[in-house]
Amino acid sequence: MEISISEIKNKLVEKGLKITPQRIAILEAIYTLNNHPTAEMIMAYIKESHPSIASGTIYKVLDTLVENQLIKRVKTENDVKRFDGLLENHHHLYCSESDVIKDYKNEELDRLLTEYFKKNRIDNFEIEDIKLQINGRTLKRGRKK
Amino acid sequence: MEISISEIKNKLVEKGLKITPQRIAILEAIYTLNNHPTAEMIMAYIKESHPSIASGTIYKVLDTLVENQLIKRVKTENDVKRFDGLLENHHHLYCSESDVIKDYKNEELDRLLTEYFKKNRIDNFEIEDIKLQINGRTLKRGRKK
DNA sequence: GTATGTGCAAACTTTTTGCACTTCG
DNA sequence: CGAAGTGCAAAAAGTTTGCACATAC
Repeated sequence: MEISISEIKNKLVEKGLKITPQRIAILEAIYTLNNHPTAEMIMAYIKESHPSIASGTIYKVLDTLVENQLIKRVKTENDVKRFDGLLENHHHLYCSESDVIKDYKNEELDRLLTEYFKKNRIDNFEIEDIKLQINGRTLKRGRKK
Repeated sequence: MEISISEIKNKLVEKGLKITPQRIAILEAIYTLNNHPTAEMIMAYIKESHPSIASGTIYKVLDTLVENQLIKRVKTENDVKRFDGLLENHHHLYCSESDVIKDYKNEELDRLLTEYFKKNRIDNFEIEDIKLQINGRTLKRGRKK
């Protein structure tokens, strides 16, 4: 997920957030570590370029970014927070063995789901978005697409 | 989710687990509190009938039950564990406002998904199961189906 | 009787909080 | 300059662990 510092700054400005080195570093970390990182992974990554950042700050910034919809929280069955910098609608492949989460995007699938739920409204529920949790195992060999 | 003590005992026996009052109470709590309870909710519920149960025991029993596939862990974006006593394939409605998780079952939808993934294999990934996270808001009024 | 499960309390991990200080605009 | 953000360290929340005792079979 390639992104430049100035694009990151733009994103912050668009949301009316102040630009700080910590926020830039955290967003950059999430885009670089595109493996749906935990707060801890973000911290470890940033500490190299930015050794004085406090873990409290990381959590506060992450909260701010989620509130302002610059990133999203990922649902997991582990009790640690993980974050996603990809905002477009997409689904997740969960590997039960390795805790790896990968993205899966497909328009046909999304069309299928949209049509289905157009026909089959759910009583007393207003859908905001629908994501697939595709649970399984990543295979060791074979060529990556 | 109606279930009798003897059915609960059967489930434990089938998995080769010893029958203990704590395990029975915890399974019963999960079936009764069918709102995908946290360990804490289970504890609170059980404490009434069973005031001496230890929280460590609750966690240990929950682990055992998950390992033996008598219950499942639910994916959430909160950092607390939640559990599900419904084992058949089903989907979840997540209400972002209230933290309520409801079940959603539909065969047509499952058929649609199965067909889609039969046609569209994912490289280097072996699917075990697919669940929808249907995110949105429960509406206040209207009749419950 | 023996393997297994439970209670308890201490420890651990992850996240949150409050407040003085700093920085952005 | 003032509002907003950060660092720090302490505390909270949630979960795990080890071990002595109790229980199921």
